[in-house]
Amino acid sequence: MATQEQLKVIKRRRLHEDIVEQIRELVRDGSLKHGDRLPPEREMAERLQVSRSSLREAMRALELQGMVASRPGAGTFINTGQFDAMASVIAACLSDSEHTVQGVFEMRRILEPGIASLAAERATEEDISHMEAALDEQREQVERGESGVAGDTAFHFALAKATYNAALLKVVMAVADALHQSRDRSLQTQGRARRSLASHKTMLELVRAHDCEGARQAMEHHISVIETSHTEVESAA
Amino acid sequence: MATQEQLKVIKRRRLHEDIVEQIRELVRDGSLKHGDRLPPEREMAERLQVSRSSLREAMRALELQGMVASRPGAGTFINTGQFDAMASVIAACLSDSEHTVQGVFEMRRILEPGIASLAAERATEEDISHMEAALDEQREQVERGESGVAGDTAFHFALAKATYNAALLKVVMAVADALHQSRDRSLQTQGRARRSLASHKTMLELVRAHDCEGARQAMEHHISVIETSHTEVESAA
DNA sequence: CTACTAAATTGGTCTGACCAACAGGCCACT
DNA sequence: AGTGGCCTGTTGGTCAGACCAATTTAGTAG
Repeated sequence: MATQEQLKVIKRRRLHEDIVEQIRELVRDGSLKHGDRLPPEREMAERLQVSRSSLREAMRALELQGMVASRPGAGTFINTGQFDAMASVIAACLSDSEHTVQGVFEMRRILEPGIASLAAERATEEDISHMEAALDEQREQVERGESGVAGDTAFHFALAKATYNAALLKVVMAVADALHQSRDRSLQTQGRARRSLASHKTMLELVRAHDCEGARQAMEHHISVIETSHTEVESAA
Repeated sequence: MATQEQLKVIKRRRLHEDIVEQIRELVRDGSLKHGDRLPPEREMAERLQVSRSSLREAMRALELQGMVASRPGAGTFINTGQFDAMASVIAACLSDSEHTVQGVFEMRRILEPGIASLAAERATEEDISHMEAALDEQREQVERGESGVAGDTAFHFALAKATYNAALLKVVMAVADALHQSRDRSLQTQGRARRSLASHKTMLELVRAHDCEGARQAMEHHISVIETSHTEVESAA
């Protein structure tokens, strides 16, 4: 029957889903802004004519999406722009089941050159100084004989921020998170750390010069170097 | 004071977070596989020595991450590989607050060429036939005078699947989801739909020939065309 | 063996309660 | 004026028990 394909699956509507949708809508249209405090759970439950259990399940969902944060004794607050929570949700999705580290790394290899290009196009003086700070941090760590992972992450974070693309930034943070969780060991060798530092320095200069294509190519080279040493470590283990 | 920076915030541990972590761990180490049924909520709550409310909050969190699905009367089932749910979570994160459609589109522009390249490298005969089917679907839709969005999406989905990178696939689906939610109108014109169809046909041939670089460039061109017509529509509205 | 029915199972929701953490006011002391 | 301790109401976190609705399963009539 041809009509059969037209039939839509009946969407089981559960209360907390409706509640989540309502709150999301209020945030979207600006009725609720960052930092605003929601009414207490009991009052809100009564106003929505649902039990506190259902309301709380909705709150957990919103909290998981980083849209809301609860503090005992204080209340529940709207929390847009809190990247950490959302990034870790995405990271959790990414690191599920069959996803190998290579898969996430592959995504990074695809994303980063484009990010470098956009950053070179849009970076302000402030962005560049952030990148410089990250570079300094990484340099200090490497000179102390540490791996410099923190500085490395900070640099890529600063770069992603300079694209002024929030969606991109979140995905990058999620990727970094997923790689971090998998105890990435590709930054552990001294030689690797120094090469990373040099690449970043080069890239910073290209961004400063707003050389999009140069930054893209530098990043492509940078990532391919990392990936090589990564597989080396993997196969050596 | 120098010591002030060393202080770490105390992480408030809540019950449902622990529960989520436990289940995730069981899935990770293979104790729970796709399709497995979890014990009933009441029994599970008793076994974990928590209330059903707390357990249910944990279940909502897992469900939101697409790791689990509940059916009244039947039970709760482990649900790995269910991309829809996870993709919509990521999409929800991406479509929050300040994310413009352009931002998500930009990410797509960065991702798709790399995906096309990987797909050209790894696509099997089966993948190619999937892409052909999607292409046929899109052709029929366009010939009927429709927009062909469904076929378009199916083609990009088949392409992403051919990369055999689950993380990548999820992000692509999330991006598609986010664009779909924002009622993307860039595929609505007849001329645009036909150009898209032609691009896809070319790309399919390049994938069939396993021409990575060719596929990448074709996709870059394809996306730039879409983006142009997209902004045209935007500014015309 | 089939088709229908009734009971058991299970997720979804509700109610009411208690605990612990926090904010804000008050007060003694410095 | 400022600091620190204390009290108290507010609020999120958790719990226990109950009922409803959807679904499965077993049983039963045909």
